[in-house]
Amino acid sequence: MFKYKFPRPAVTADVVMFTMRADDLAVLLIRRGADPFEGSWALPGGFVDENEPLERAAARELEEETGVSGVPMEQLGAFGNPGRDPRGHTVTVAYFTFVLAESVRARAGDDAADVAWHPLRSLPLRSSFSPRAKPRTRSKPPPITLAFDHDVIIDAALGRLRERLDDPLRPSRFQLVPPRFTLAELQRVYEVILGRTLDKRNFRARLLARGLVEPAGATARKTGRHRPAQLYRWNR
Amino acid sequence: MFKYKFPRPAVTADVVMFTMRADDLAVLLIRRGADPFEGSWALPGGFVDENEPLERAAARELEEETGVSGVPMEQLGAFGNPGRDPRGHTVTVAYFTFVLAESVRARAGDDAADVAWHPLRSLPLRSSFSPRAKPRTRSKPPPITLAFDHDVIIDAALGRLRERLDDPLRPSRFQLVPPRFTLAELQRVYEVILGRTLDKRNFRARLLARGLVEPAGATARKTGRHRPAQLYRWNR
DNA sequence: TCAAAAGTGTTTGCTATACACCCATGA
DNA sequence: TCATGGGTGTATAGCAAACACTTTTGA
Repeated sequence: MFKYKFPRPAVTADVVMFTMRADDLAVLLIRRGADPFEGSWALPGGFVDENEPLERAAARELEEETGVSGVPMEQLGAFGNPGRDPRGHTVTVAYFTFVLAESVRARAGDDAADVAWHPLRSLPLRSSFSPRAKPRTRSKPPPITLAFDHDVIIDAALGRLRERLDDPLRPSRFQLVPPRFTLAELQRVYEVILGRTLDKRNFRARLLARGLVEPAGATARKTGRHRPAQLYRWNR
Repeated sequence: MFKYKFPRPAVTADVVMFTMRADDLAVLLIRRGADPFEGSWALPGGFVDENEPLERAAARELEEETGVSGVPMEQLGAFGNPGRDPRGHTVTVAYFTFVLAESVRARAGDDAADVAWHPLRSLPLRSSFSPRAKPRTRSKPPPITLAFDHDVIIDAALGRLRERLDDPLRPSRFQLVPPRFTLAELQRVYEVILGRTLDKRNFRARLLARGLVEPAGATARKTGRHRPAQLYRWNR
């Protein structure tokens, strides 16, 4: 038991981890196996330990629940509306990141009954998220319910992620693509995140004119019955 | 006494309130009259009450210590490094705002032994803050000490404030100038915050071309032995 | 008449955008 | 040979930046 003179809100850290999956922007959620919102999907996260830096708490919870570590995170902000946690006043500090889906070894554990990527289009969010001008017809997944105010947090994280990519002036801190990538791959990531199509020639011209990317050797990849694409890497 | 199964960090809310004062960017600080950092200067702020929304806590503390209320605030983020408060692990959620100095009726009270505006150039900050290309020669105030990690928070707030004004595309949420203002006044505010000079003709042309401001009647003000300036108001 | 700040246009270069066809490859 | 995605250049418009002199007023 820990005693204090004044009541204290609990403090948690949550992580919104985005990835690109099957041409959709997806976020990693865990299905809650415990008391509040049992059965609902929630962001990975949990209580901040005593004398634990906030970002470390977020990274720890992320690692415990998803196996992901070492990814750069950005703080999104604090969310502390009373009522967001039925157990009592809880302030959460949210972080967000973008990772390659392959780098995640999701594993259920602790309070998590299940871990899975969820396309944003399948989530009940306020933001009208329409990832492609030409959405590939696909059977829509059934709507799911999100725990706490995690819908609001995911919405805010999406907004910030878009801000970060709004000008492709400099490379993102996040790993949007593997170390070697085709420009078409990179463009697809931008398009899905920003929710609009980009002009292929303008996109390539900008990246090359500013020297952001450089051809990665004479290497090319063969992926279908069409011309193989040049591979690029980030410049410095 | 309040008891919890697990230790909890304390949660506070702090406010970085900027203003324009004597052609300098200034921030409002209170001199601490109580235990940790007694005698040092600190941001107005304090503990978040149970079931109190974070922004309301920030507004309440601001009102209690400065008499300012009803100003729009923006959340800067959460700061929770262990060691930032010698009393124990404390997470603070920082907000920032910009107000007209006249609107503040500063009054010492509670834990505050004194309340005063401090020019940023007199504070020990990391950011090389040089508000004017032509700094008016002025006797430098003696250096002061800041409590907690408030130097870091003020630095971050300055960065965000600058981001908000970086493109004068739309009017700020904050009250940078009185309801009626001259374009020179407005330009001076931008210059001081951004820390660089702006071209008078370009500045005016942009504001007018986009219809952000409009002349406030035929009114003019006479302030010296020179031509009086046209007054403007924000458009909508 | 002078000091002080107000006010006013044009040019130039960059950046964003729009736009359509040929190329290389494997099936 | 054909379907598929890879790859390329140019023209235009809008915006940002640089730049200097005249006007109005009160002392």
